[in-house]
Amino acid sequence: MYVTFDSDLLSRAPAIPLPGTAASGPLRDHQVRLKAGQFLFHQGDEARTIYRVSEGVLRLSRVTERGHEQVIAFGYPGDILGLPVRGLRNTDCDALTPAVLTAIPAHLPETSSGGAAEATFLAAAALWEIGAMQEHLTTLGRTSARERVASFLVVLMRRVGTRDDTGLHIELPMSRADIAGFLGLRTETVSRAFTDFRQSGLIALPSAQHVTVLKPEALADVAESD
Amino acid sequence: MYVTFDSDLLSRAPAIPLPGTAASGPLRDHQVRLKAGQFLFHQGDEARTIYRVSEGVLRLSRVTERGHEQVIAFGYPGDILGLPVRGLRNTDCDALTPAVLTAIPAHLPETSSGGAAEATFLAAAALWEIGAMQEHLTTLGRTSARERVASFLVVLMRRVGTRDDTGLHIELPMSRADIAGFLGLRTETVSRAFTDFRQSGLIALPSAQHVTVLKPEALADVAESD
DNA sequence: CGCGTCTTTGAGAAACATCAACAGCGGTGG
DNA sequence: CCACCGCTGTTGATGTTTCTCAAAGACGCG
Repeated sequence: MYVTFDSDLLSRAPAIPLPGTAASGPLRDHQVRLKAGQFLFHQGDEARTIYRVSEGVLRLSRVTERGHEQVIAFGYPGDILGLPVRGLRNTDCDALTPAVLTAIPAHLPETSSGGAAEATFLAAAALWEIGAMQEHLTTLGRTSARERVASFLVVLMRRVGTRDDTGLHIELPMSRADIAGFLGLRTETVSRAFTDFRQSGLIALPSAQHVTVLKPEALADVAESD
Repeated sequence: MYVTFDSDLLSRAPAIPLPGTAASGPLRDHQVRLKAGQFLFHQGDEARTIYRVSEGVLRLSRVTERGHEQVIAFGYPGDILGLPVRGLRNTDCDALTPAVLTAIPAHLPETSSGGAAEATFLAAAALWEIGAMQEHLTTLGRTSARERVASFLVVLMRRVGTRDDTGLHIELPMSRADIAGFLGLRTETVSRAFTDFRQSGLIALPSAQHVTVLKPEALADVAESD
């Protein structure tokens, strides 16, 4: 008796409890505030803490030798960011909107002693991240641009979509170039996919950063079609 | 000692020590042997242990609704397989060659108490895996088929390539379809990339499963060109 | 040796990238 | 408050790449 992964992985916000210091007082002291465009860390920085997003949206990216930017992930509230690989940040991270984050100590103890709660938390967060990345890999494995864009929208719709009397809304704080970099496409192709969905009646685009999903099921069909 | 690792991620075999039960006796009891084609686990299985590959090559894959197979990773000796997501296997895993694996207990304790060594090990393995997956994401973000195939060959070359007096050899126990599924391409496209490299003098193909790298630097250049 | 499977090759169609120009929007300064 | 300017996003036309469909060759296995 288990649920299909797709659905569960998409709503991961409150899944991982913070390390067992719940009684140690408010975490205000460890909060970080970022303005849009500010960097939280850079690739190669030494990593002693990780972050949980409280508010805002962040972008994790890597830059190849020739300057091509690959977007690894977007960080939404509830997400854990900055998991260290060999003790170092593995990506750049900057804020797409004003953001508030909670810093969590997360250095792996050299000895196996001590920090059991931390290690457990780290492991849980990392395993969660792996699941999300595998989902993303599956998305990138799909060859069609429309499928990738539709999949992207469906994920956002389920995670951060808001429904009111006018429809199901998604805000897109990232640029088309960011979306393209995330999906392995070009900005023009992403734009054309949006236009295609709009002309097909699947979505409306009140503005470039605001998507109204008119036919969620149809959009999901596009995303999951072979 | 010939290899120069661009990234430490490529030589991850001996990086993560087993949990702190080194004195608890030989691990023979926990070894698993698989024949080629046998499954180690399936997506959705409950996961109480993880595995470290001792010998052989395994394939981790997921199957979409419509039967399209996405290969998530290949498991080579030293790799950790089967990290649980929400306590369940997130992929299928089957052996491409006869394989020997060591089972490692790795259930995250519900309470934060106990299993500090296990949690630390799990966290280290998971973080390592994240780094590897981010590398792969960067590869998939590249648009060109030849770049992806070249990148794939370079990674294998550095991890499992063997040099003798006749050249630098790579065995490919996986099919072209597996490689295609891993890189988000079609088998024909993968085959054409191999042919292209062969005609360009970068590699030789004594058989479909045996690659001899003639110009490693040139191949790496193809892999990392924008 | 025959057979099925995997790989390679070919020709054609479709998709995406590229190059280029325009529109829309927000911000700035007059 | 409005005009201007720059940036992002959109649209169009063209070229390249890859996918698709098809068939022949190579290889391993019984």
